[in-house]
Order: sequence, then structure tokens, then C-alpha cells
Amino acid sequence: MRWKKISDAVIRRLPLYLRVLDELSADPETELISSQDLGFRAGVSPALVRKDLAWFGEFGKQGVGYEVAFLRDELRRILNLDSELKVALVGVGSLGVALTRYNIKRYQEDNSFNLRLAALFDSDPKKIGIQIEGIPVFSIDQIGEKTEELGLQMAIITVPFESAQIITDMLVNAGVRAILNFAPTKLVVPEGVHVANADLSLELQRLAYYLQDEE
Amino acid sequence: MRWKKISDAVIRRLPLYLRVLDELSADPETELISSQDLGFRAGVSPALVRKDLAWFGEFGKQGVGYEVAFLRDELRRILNLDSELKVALVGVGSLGVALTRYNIKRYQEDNSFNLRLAALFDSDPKKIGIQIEGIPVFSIDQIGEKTEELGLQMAIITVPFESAQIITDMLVNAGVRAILNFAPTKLVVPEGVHVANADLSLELQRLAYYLQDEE
DNA sequence: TAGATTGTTAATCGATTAACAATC
DNA sequence: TAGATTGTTAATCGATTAACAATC
Repeated sequence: MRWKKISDAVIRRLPLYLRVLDELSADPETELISSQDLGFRAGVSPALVRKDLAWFGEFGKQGVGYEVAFLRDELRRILNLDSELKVALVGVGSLGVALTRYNIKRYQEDNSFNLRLAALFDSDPKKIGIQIEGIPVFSIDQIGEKTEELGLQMAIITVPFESAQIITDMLVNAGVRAILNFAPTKLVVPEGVHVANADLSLELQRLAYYLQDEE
Repeated sequence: MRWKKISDAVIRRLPLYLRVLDELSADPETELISSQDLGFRAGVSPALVRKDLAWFGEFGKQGVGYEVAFLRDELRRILNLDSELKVALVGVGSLGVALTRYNIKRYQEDNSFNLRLAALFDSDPKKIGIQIEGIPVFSIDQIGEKTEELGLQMAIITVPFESAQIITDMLVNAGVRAILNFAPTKLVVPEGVHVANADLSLELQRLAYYLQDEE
């Protein structure tokens, strides 16, 4: 099933709802949840919760609410998280290694976490051939080859900003269509490729503004 | 000088403009920049650039544009980045260490980067007392004491999600008013305290949506 | 002066909220 | 049935864009 032109603001909130539902699933007591309660836990208004969900279908029952397990499964499906997605990480520096550990831990502990880090890439010959948390490190020259071979669909970029665009081009050429970018630079990508920016210093700089004497 | 009720959407773009101006400052040829050019480089429309800046004053000259160095300094001042801010980091795991390295490198290389990581905190006795990149690791019990002593104003949280809220409460009690949170949980903070979320898995889950067959 | 670009107002667009009929 | 809550439409709110007078 496909829907068109759903706003990014809506998509951003779906993983928030999914997280709440995942937490509630742990408790077998809670089989139902209202938009009121779900909204409160996700930090979103009840009306907006209902409107967001309504873009994709009718998942609730009037007078009752939403079935937790059912809505969770529907959201997973909507977000394309119902089957395993293979992720690449480029740039095996300390940040890259930290994210690798984090991902692997998450993947092992939560068996519905379907984002699998399947390959690491680096340009340093000393790193190529080793494994980090069981994940092999390949040369960046192998991005094209390994992307196809392993079916890599997403990538995390943790290289210095000078090489971020070149790496991006290589990934895009290889067929990667979603990139999480930790390099402090704006990546240029063709139509149809999505980039999410995770820029630490931008966020810190923004926060500094609010330290000024409050009104 | 203080301004009131400026939208968060505006504040979010200021560090973007600042980054462009910082890059341009390196080139002594470019003394002036138009809203057109600045907008293009920052990925924002020219009209929006002018409107954003106009909230804080008149920084340009009609028919000419903006002076790069002047506007850069003004933006630094507006963002409260014209003097050093002391930052704490809580949770010296691999992510915490990676961010420490990243910050220190940035701080050393760019002498107008005024966000100084001044203290690390952890609960592991084996880590307390050591230094990472020259920054001492204290016990989380010392958060109150060290925040005052060192004048810590912002904090980065890289602890497991179970302890994120407790750590947040300790930081807020100690007087920290801006937090960059890497733990996958929604932090509850009182009015006047600002939280920026840097949630890797939320972003990856969002990106997964766009991998579905494009229209 | 002629050309260019700002600062600002009015118009548009999009996202959120309020309200309520439908219905479980 | 009575009470509760959804799905949806209309109203509101806020953010972005278009347009242009002011002016360098």
C-alpha cells in the first residue's frame, strides 16, 4: 500500500508513537490506548495523534481507543520497519565505533529492531579487514560492490566534513537512498535520496541562545 | 540586548547562517554577501534569510548586502557564542568518549568555537579520577558541586535511557539550563530549561519510511 | 544616476487545534 | 442505553513567500 505526499512533520512523529507503543507492549495489562494517553506520552496533542494516524487508515474504535499491539504493528509496517533493513556506516573513527556498538547492542536486545548494521567502510588500510563488534570493515573503494552484494539500503556517515560529499556521491551511486549524516556539512543529493542531519555542534550552538537571561 | 518570543524555527537557522559566514570568513576576497547567496549556501530562501535577521536588527545595506565579518560577529553575539560556555558531559561510554574527542578537536582547531567541554561525569568507579583528552572524569555525585565550581552551563547526556531522567534532574538542580540528550527517551524538565534531542534510532526509523518505493 | 538589494508589509501556504457527528 | 473516543471537517494559528518602497 502506498500513500502520497504525506508531510515530513507527520512522518517525524510516527517513530515517537511507535516507541510509546513498544514500551506499552511490554505490559500485557495495557491492551488499549486512547489518543489522549498516547499523545501525552509522546508529547503531542490528542487531536494531532488522531490526524496523523488517519492519513494511513482507520486504526481505532470509537469509544474504545487503539489496540496497542495492532497499532504498533501497523506503524512498523507504515514506517517500513517490518522487515530487516541493512545499514552501512562509513568512517570508523571513535564516533563510528561508538555508533556501531550502540546499534549492535540495540539489535541484539530488541528483536523487533530491524535496522541491521551490515558493513563498515574506512579509508585507513590499518582498519580495513578488521571487525568491530563482529561487523567487517571494508575499503571505501568497495562501497559499490558491497552495497549490491549485501543489499545495503541506508548509510550512516561519520567521516570528516571534507570527505563527506565524496562519500555521499559514492553511496548514492551505489544505490543508497537514505543517509544519516553526522558530518557538519550540508550534503547535496539527487531527488529521491533522503538525508537526515545529526549535527552535534549545530544543536549545541542553538541551545546556547537559550542560556541568555530569560524574560 | 534582549528580544522576546522569537520562534524556535528562526533560532534553528541562525547556526546554519553562522556556519556559512565562518566558512566565507576564511576567504578574504569575500567581504560582502547577499541574502540570495547566503540563503543558497544555507539551504534557505533569500526572503527568509532577510526576515530571520530582521528580528534582531538591521545588519545589511540596501543595494549592497551584508558584511560577512560583521554579520558573523553579530550572529555569534545573538546566539550567545561570543564568550566561552562551559559544557558538562555525563556518561563516559564509547559515545561519550567519541563526543569528547570531537569537541576537544573542534575547540582546539577553531578558536572561535566557544563551547568548552570542562567536566565529564560517570558512575563507574573505575572511570572516576581518570582523564579523557585532558578532561577529568568526576563521580555523578559531584554534579552539584562541580557545576558551581566550574561554572558549567550546558550538558550532554550520553547515559543509558534508564538513568537519563535522574541525571537530568541532578543537572537541572545544579543549575544547568540547556541539555543535549542522546538517550532515547523524552526528558521532563521545568520551564526555562531547554532540551535538544539527538536520537539516532528515531532518525533512522524515520528514514526507513522513505525507502519504500517512490511515487 | 541606474542597478541592486535590503527591510517590511501583505498574501499565501501549511500545520495544528477545536469541535462534533458517527459509532463502538 | 449512556459514556467515551474516534475520524473528519472547519477554524485558527504560525511560518514562509511574494512584492515592493526605501535607499545604498
